[in-house]
Amino acid sequence: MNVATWNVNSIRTRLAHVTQWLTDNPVDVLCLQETKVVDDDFPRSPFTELGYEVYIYGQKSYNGVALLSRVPLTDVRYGFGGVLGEAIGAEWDAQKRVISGWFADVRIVNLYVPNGSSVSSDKYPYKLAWLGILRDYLQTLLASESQVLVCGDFNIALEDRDIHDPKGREKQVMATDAERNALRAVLELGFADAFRKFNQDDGQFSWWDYRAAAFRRNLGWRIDHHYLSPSLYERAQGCTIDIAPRALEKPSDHVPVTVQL
DNA sequence: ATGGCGGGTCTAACCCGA
Repeated sequence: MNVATWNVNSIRTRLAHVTQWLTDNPVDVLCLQETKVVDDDFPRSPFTELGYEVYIYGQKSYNGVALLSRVPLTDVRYGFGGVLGEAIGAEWDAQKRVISGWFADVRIVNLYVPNGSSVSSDKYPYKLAWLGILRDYLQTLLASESQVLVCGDFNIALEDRDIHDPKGREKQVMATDAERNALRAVLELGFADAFRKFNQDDGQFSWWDYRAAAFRRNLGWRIDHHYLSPSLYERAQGCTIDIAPRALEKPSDHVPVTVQL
């Protein structure tokens, strides 16, 4: 099975790119982030016409995640509350960033981790706290499910080789030690990076700033990831970044990343 | 470079992303 993740930066603006990519790359599951649309206005039919089931968890203007699947998913969970229940305050799901479903023998978790804005912003401690809730969420899933794939836009580059220029990174959001340590605490539950099973190169990125001709100069970051529980990591046969959509007219600033299981 | 581009919507002396 093939599972892809793609932050599309508005599903309505990127609709033609996503449908074309799915036609060329008919993955079993596509995890979308930053759909930026309420559920009633999500463009379902272009995907159902391609043979995909559509599961959405959106909000107005910001955030929003979705799962597209070639077969119906079971046990779809919406938000942190969908797994942690009322024990977690509803405020943690005010921003729609988490959706999860069961495909074949794999629990797929699709995340849009907060960006954090800047180290001095209120959004930065929110991001760190959010990663703490994520740890509880995944620990709860792992109590009953052993094959878990966690993917999405993590807004964190875990290693210096994941950044075009790591100089000053300890003060830069997406690469501070606190963010990396918060993500490592999540991964210590038993997850490993599918991409690094197959590729040890630097210069491998999934996001490039719209400004300063960053894509043409390959000034990017690798912040979109597939993390796998142990048996899935052993089973993984490949993990690839498709940079082609970044060169289209009016692209998303992220590109799709696909894991083969 | 407290913002160069590009989403969104309260179309702006706007907000937000990464």
